[in-house]
Amino acid sequence: MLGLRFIRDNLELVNDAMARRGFAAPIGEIVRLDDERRRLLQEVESLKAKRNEASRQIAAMKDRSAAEALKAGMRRVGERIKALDVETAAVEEKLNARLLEVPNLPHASVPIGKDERENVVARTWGQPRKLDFEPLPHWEIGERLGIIDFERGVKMSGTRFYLLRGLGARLQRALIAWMLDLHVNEHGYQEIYPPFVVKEECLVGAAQLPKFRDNLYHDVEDDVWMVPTAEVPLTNLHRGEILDATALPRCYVAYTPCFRREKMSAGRDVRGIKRGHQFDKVEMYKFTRPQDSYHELEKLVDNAEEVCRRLEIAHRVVEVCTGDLGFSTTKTYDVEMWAPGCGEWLEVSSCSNCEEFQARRANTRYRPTPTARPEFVHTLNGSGLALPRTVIAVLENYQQADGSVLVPEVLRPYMGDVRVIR
RNA sequence: GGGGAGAUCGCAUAGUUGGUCUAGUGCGGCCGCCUGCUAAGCGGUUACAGGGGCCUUAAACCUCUGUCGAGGGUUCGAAUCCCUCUCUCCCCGCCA
Repeated sequence: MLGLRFIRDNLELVNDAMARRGFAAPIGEIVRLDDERRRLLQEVESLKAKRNEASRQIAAMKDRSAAEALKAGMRRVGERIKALDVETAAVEEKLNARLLEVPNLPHASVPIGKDERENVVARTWGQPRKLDFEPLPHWEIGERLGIIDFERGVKMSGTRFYLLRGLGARLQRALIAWMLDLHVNEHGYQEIYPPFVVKEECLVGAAQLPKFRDNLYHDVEDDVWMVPTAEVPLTNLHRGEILDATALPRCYVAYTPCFRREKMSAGRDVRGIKRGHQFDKVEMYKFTRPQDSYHELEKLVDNAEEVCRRLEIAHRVVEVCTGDLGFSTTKTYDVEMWAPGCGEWLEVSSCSNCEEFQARRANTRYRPTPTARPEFVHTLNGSGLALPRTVIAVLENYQQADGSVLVPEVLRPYMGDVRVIR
């Protein structure tokens, strides 16, 4: 969420930013509602000051009849105040609803473009693997090896569900444990095991609500929501807190399953495990001082790339253009691994700076100096990495002519030294 | 699920016959003084948000309003009285 005063004072800049996103934000309505709100506040607050003064006088009065007269007058003032309070609340509610619909401002360095076709490749690591046989897509590898079972997943849970079996399940678990260890031991993150179910205010804090309601699983009985990403609980880890500046940046990493009920278009990513209603992810998250956030973003991307490098899988980093930028983010890098079987670059991580957009919603601040007023922190998030797609990349890059799959070196200690899945 | 207790300015607490509570005190924090250094001591200060004023802007400053878990009610006036909700703790039940 953008600050109301910021919008008021930087109208042109905000309108320009929305244009770069190609987003029709209700800025005009926000300004109009804010004018209305301030007009009401001025009136009601001066009436309240008057009432408080009168109450002080009544308390001090000896003359009862004069007091009664004053009270009678204040009764009318009280009614007017009540009416204005109701009106103000209605305007503020509307204003707040509009504010929640406004996306973040793209950073000046973000390439301008309409959609993902105009994203810019920043760098590529490694050569896309050339196999001396016809590479299979992972769904064929998985089914032949009996490690991915689509049919039974659908039987139990419906379309877009699958199950992993044997060394397939083990491979995913190994990746999770290895990635967590890497980020904790070498990149300075603290591991968090968060709840997988959260209250509505957490979704609002992470800016999943109100905009992405349709994509979320919601339990109506208890009015709780299943997390679509660990970013949600992590954003709310310090909800309402004022952090100590010396403790920043705070870097967290969490493994969670992710639940998304998006109605997926038929024919798009329907094959394999690339896109499902449930998937696992290791997520990195940072709370930083404003002046550090862009530097921390670069480190975040590098941490994600390090996973790819150690798996020795070719990948590239893409700068997401203004038109493709996520709702909450000012700047995003996607990390994509090459998957020779399906012949595409797979998005395995998306690393973003949200600046104070989420911090404002979740009310997470820090004190720059011991005496300074609290300011919003900047928050960043990045996958480190998304599991099913990393599994895809491993299966397709490490497949062999005989249909077996080599286990990447770094994962073997996590796989009981199994070298080959066959 | 049943029963009981509680929620106050970073922490700990005072405040419940409604009116100098513009919420007191202690600890902690900050500023200053003192002192070879440190500690102690002394004095001051110390919540958050919003509106208005001042100003080229911001900070600072002045002023007003709101916030004593949340929402609502009674009243000229609510931390204080009434209702609803949330959360925490304890006991019982159930449970991996």
